[in-house]
Amino acid sequence: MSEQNQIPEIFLKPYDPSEHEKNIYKMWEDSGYFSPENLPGERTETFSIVMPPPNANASLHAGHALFVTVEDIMIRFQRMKGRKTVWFPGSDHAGFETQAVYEKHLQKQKRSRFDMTNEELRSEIWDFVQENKSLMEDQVRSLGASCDWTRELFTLDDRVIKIVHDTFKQLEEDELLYRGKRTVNWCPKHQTSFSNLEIEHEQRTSKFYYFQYGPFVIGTSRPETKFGDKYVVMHPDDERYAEYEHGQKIDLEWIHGPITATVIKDEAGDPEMGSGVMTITPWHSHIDFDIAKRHNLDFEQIIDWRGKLMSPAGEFEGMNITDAREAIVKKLDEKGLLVKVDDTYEHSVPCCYKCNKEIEPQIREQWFVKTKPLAEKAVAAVDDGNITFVTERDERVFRHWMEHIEDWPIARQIAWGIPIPAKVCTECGHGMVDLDDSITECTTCGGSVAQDPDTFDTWFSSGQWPLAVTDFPDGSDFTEFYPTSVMETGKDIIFFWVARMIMLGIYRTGQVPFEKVYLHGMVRDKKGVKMSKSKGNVIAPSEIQERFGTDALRMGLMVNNAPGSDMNLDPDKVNAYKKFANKIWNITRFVLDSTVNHDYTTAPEYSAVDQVLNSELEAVVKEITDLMEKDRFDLASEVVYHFVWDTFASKILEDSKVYINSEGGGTAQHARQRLLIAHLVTSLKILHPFMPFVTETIWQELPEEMKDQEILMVASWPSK
RNA sequence: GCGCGAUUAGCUCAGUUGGUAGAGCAGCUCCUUUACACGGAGAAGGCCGGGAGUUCAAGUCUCUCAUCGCGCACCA
Repeated sequence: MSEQNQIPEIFLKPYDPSEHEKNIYKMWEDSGYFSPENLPGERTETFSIVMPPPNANASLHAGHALFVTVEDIMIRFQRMKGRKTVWFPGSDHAGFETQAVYEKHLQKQKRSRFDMTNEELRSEIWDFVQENKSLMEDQVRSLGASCDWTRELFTLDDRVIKIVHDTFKQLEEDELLYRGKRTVNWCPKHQTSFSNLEIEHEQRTSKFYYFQYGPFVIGTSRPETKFGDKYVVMHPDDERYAEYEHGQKIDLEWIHGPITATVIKDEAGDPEMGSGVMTITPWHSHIDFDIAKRHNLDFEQIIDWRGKLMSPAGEFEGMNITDAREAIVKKLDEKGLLVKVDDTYEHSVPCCYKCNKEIEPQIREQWFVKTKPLAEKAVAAVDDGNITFVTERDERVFRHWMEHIEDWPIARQIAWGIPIPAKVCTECGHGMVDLDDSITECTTCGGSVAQDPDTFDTWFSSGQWPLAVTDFPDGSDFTEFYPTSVMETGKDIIFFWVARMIMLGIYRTGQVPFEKVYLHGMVRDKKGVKMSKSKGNVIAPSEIQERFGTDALRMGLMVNNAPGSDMNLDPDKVNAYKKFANKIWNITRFVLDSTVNHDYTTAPEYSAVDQVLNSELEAVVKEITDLMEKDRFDLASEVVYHFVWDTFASKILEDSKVYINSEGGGTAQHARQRLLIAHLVTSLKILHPFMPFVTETIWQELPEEMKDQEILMVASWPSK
């Protein structure tokens, strides 16, 4: 036996992922095949995915590992199928998220962002993000992502800002943008407003107070807002209060002495609730705001932006909300106005999703996007089949939200984001979009103007991400790859991101941004508990990769993980696929060992048994291909696993030993060798999207005669 | 309040159009036979949450009840 006919030495010891993964990735990246223009062969049909850009502020978590796995499987499959594939990577400045992370850093240094100018803060965060960005990119690489790094984009790159600014301007021209004094969800800690999506509702039991308010008894859970309450509201049909007229003035004794209250009859008053009578605080309540608008009532701010009581509170001015509450109740009690206290009142309280502190509704002049016209077109796109959802459930969820959508406040009072290109009149408050910094006086009143200090909601710019990465409107990628093929992301951001991309994509281009939506579920720990730092059950992908290898992690995340359903990441399961990687390794060793002298030039003469095995192989390939086409990677990966282990290794390989070991060779042995080679090559190919590293490592060691391409990543998907 | 999902082996979960119940882990009995002990052979384990219905046939479809979970909205 000559030297070059022996099997490669690396197969003499078990597969060690850490020895090969980095080199293999480098080979792929150096090959240029991540870029569509470099792919071998004639490719006409395109397949493109826009990567959900990971936050550039932290390490990857298990959710990232899942999306990289799913998208990489899609891309590798389509690449092998002969499509012109491109996967656009990116990184996200993640506005408020990143700023919140950075504020914690500042806190540790006993500093505060409120002592800094926006420019200083922005510059520090920029440096912080640049560091973490490359860390994040390396982790994406380590997961095997075959994305095109030459096309990488950061969400604060000029190209993105240009598109976002143009959209902003166009919305103004189309009268889909307005600046209005409206109730916003204000976080007193973070000093910014949020959209409804960014707040959480927490169930709490608190005290519900009943106070004598002239002839009425009013109920409230928030006595501290009641100083300015001079309107008393009831349902027009409430018989108990039929004697009172709408607009009637009533003199009564209140917190700071006698006041005159006005009766308002409004259908928002719920006769079933409390006494059926309430007073309203239009500045600090969505509902009250609406009532006040309907009846043209006065607005008065009671609580300041920091959550402290203001001058209407009299002697309570400057107190924070919780302290003031008890004090006010005490005073009303002393005045004999406290009727009773119900301390079993259950209600949900809006909280900041980040700090969990209570959200204080405030009126603030803000930019809003009118979303209804945009939403209608988005729903129409789904109706027309221009966008399909992989699961029906997601489509229903999407439709439901779209049909109940509200206008979108797009300004945030934070530094880390794209500044809003607008001027605001210092006298009348009028806002004007100003892309080229040319407006010097108010277009309404002629007053002086100032730069709007706010930045865009991250999701406003993220919503235009597919446009940015494809370089809308004139880029060649836009022409070639827009609409992209699939949007794959977490189901938790279907409203935040997916819905906004659809709306804004259609708005700017007239076309949907992607044809299909695949939403994955959440990754939880092995017991099914949501991972969180405070619970200490976070599983870092990098740790799993080190222990079991990236391929094993990918399989562990993929097998039996149905689209859209949550999954539990169990290290034991991942370990099973580590063993599987080694199994393939040893299958290869056996096949190479059994075919060292194989004559590739002679056509095999297959026996009847061989032919059955070959057709079974074809059938499995077909089954897997069909599942892949239907995005059922969870099932496809399981089928591959069982085919390779239970059929190929346990049966075919074992049965082959008698042929392989027989003396003298002959046509039966030759045919059997060819059959093993075909099975090996096909197995590596159909496994490649799921386990790219081990399959490519093996591929690089195979004799040239077995391969149709030097690199497995661009080899052709098996077919008849 | 509106909507959605789950309930299958001891544990964590699959089961694509209805056609003899599957995986990983744990556990049991053998096997250190030259591809692999990161292995092999074999066995065990499930009235597929309860009830009703459609069907020749239901884990799979319909209804209902129970328990758990999630989303959205509202809350004086």
